[in-house]
Parts: sequence; C-alpha cells; structure tokens
Amino acid sequence: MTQTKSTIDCAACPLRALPLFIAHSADELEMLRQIKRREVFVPADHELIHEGQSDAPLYTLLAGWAFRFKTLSDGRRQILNILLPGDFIGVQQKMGDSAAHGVITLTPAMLCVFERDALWVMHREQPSMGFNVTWLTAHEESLVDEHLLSVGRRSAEERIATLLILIYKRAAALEPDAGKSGVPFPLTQQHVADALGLSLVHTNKTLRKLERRGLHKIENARLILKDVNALARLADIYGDGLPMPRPLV
Amino acid sequence: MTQTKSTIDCAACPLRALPLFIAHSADELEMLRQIKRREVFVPADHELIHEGQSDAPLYTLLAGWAFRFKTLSDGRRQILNILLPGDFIGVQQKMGDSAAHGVITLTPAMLCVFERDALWVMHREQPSMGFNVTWLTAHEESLVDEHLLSVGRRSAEERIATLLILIYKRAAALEPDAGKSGVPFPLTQQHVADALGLSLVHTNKTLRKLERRGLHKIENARLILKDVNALARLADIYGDGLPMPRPLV
DNA sequence: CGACGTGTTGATCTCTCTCAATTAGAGTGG
DNA sequence: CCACTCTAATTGAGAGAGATCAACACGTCG
Repeated sequence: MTQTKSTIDCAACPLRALPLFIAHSADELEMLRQIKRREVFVPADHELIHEGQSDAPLYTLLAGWAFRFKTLSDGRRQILNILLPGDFIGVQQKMGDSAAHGVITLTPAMLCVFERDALWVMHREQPSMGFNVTWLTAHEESLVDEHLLSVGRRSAEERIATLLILIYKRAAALEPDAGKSGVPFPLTQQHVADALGLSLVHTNKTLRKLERRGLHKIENARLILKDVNALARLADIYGDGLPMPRPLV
Repeated sequence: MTQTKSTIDCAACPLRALPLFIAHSADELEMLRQIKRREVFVPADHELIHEGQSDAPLYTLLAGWAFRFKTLSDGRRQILNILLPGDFIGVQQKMGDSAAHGVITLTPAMLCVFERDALWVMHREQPSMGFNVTWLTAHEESLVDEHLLSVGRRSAEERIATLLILIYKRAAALEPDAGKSGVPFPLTQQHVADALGLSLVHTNKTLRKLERRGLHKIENARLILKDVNALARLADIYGDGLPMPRPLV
C-alpha cells in the first residue's frame, strides 16, 4: 500500500471531468481540500477494510474497482455491491455499525483518504455536501435493494443477465467510448457467484449458456453486450434511463 | 387514510420517551416543528408508497409496522426490509432514485409527515440533524446488507433463524417488557417467504420444523424465542450486542 | 352458511449444488 | 527454453434443497 503526500488538488480531481458528476462551488472545494489527507494506491485483491473493523477511514474511490462483502463463519461469502470510481467507502463503518462489511479491490486502485471526522465536518461546514453524502448513501442503498431483489427472486439466468446489464450501465457512464469494445469487467466467475448467491459451477454454466446464445461476451476482462434487448428481457428491466448526474464526495 | 391537523408536538413525541433514541437540542426540536406537516393514520395492509412513485412525501413511522418491497413484472415480490417505529420512510424516493420501492403497512400505523423539501431543510438549518439522516440511511443500508447475506448465502433454516432473531431484537428494543410474552410479529408466512426469497410452502415447513424443535413460538401475532442460543447458532450470529442508541428523525 | 385468507401437510419435480476431472494461461525457477 | 505450480475457466454426473402442485383445516366475516 503506497501512500502519496503530494496531493492531487480536488479542483483537478480526474473524476470531476466526467459529465456524470455534478459541479461544486468554490466553498465546497475549499472544504474538500481541508478534509482530504492524501491519496493511497493499493494493488488488486487488497483487503482495504476488514470485516468487523470499526475504525476504518473514509475513502473515495478515484480509480479502479472494488467490492463490499460479508461472510459467514464457515467462509460463505456474499458480495453486497460493486464499487466503481466515484463511490464512497467506509460511511457505514464511520457510523459505528456493529456488523460491518469488508472491502476488497478488484483492480489496482487509487483512493482519496479523508480525515477522521470528515463526515461530520462536511455536514457542518457545507450542508450542501452533507446533503450529497445522504444522497450517495441513499443511492447506494437502492443499488443493494435491486441486488437483493435479484438474489431473492430471480433465477440464475435472470440474475446473471441483470448483473451484466447493471454493471455495464455503471461502467459505461465512466467510459469515454461506451459501445465500442465494451467496458472493463475485472470480476472472476467466483466474484459473480458470490455476488449472485450462486455456486461457482452453476455460474459458469449459466454464463456460458448466455454467451453461446449470443447475448454477451467476456474477454480479456472486458464485457461486451451483444444483445441488450434479450438481456433486458431476461432481467425484467424495463425503464432504461441513463444514470442521472450524481454528487461526487 | 385519516389525516389529523392537530399535531403532536415534537417535544412530546411518543418515541422520544424510549431510551433507544438520542436527545435533541431545543434548536433541533424547533426546526422539526417547522418542517412537520401533520400526522397520518393508515390501516393495516395499506400501500403507503407505490413502486415507481417518485413524488412520495417523507415520513417517520411513529407507531405500527410496515415493509419496503420491490416486485418483478410477473408478480414475484421481494421484501427489502421491515420498518418499525422510528424508521424513516421515503428518503430514497426523495433522492429521486429511478427504481424506487413500494411501502406497505403490516399493522395500523401512525406516521409523521414532513414537508416537501424537509430533507434539505434539515441539512441546511441543523447540520447535526443532517448528520443524523446520513446515520439513519447508512444504518438502514447495513440492515439490507445483512438481509442480502441471508438471502444469498444462508439455507432456509438459517434464514428463518436469522430473521426471527433480528426482528426480535429490533422489536424488543421498542417494547417496555421484553422477554415476557414475546414481541409483536405481524408478518404472515407469505411475508416471511417474500422477505427470505423462499416459497410459501417451504417457509411453512421450515417454520414448523423449528417450532417443533422448540426454538420459538409464534402465536396471536406475537413471537417468542424459546431457545435463543440454538437460533443464534443456526443463524451464525456471534456478537449479541444490544442495539446502540440511534437518532430519531 | 359460503367465501376468503392463512396455515398445514404430502407428493412430485427441477433448479442448483456438490463432487470430480480436465484444460488453458500466467508466473517461476532451474 | 522447459518443467512446475497456481489460478481461472469448463464440463459431466449425481444428489439434494427448495419449488410447485394439490388438498384440507380453521377462523373471520358479510
């Protein structure tokens, strides 16, 4: 885990260039500068936050992918949701929740580290930022809601189709050139299985079935949707609205 | 749906008497009074918020139980989480999330209704309250996380045991006399099935199995845990910490 | 008293899991 | 450059947890 002291200025944050994120006022940026401590670089497959850890710092994922998870004592693991650049990490732990989750990177990642009481400072100094934090937290919850619907009520085929579509949408919103060569897909089949509550073997068979049917292709850690309509029909996803602009940090 | 104009004063809010909730300053109470519009009384089984509804008001559940849910187009339903007195309703909708969830009451309920932009006012006027909202939202997400772990990775028996324990804990924290005659349990077996991603029939069989083994009893819409240790072992729940004091509104 | 919602139980059926083995690719050391 | 190792992906076969189908019991209610 490499730490950099020379800090990227928040105004020059690479994420800010993306149309996905909303603008901030000068005051807000100044406040961000004050609570930002440094950047951290971590390799892929690095356990950023351990399950049960209660003193984890607050991060923003600047580059790379990660996931939140919980496990049972015999090792069964459930991936709760996938984290992409722009996502917050550690809000729940900060809120002192007993049963916390772990966070592991899927790719090498760069993170922005905030000071201990950053959440409270944001709320106090810039209520608009506090509101953004609530927005982001509520939004993340709704991702978990959708995920729970999948795991609880969709068949294996439907779950896979849903996951592919949702990941594609989120990743495409961060990619300059969307439909060309697909989007990054750094998950192994074991990750997909753990996310969807399926066994590794069945995940593989279902994935292959959809691929042979020409619905998608995964190659070189990139995902290409070859028949979005068929996938959307399987996933029972109607409304296709693009993601709306969202707060950053 | 009955609406009352004569408003209960926030300082006299029945919930506030419970040790579970944290105190508020005079300023905070005054702000609450300003954004509170009225109380609403609804019967059991009332669809308070429809799935997909985007203009739902913001509520606090003052008395009674409810649940959040999502459905697929063919009717399969997933209950996302159970709402007890003190819970917020409608934060996600307020945050303009496309794929919203519905809310239905399990019992007759009394709700506190806030004005349209209450969330923003709370953040702006009383950052401490804004912080509380973030806290509550993050906390609710962690409940969904735990639920997702159950549905994704626990067996039917384990899921039932987990649900019984978690509901018991939450309900007991609101009941003056805990262990006596159990806690309210207004869920039908269909609700339990929809919450756990199981079929009604299998839910019934599993529930009966645990009951015959003497682990619990459900009678007259009340739940009694007769062997918490056995249930906790099944659920794979170690830490048994009581719920910590939480913000109200 | 019949209709309806909820709970209960038995009998199949099937989707998904578990067990086992094989292949392919990347990385390492000799 | 090649054996050796390790991880990820694949595929087949058999087993099983949970789904579906069907009946029936019981209490409430109009």
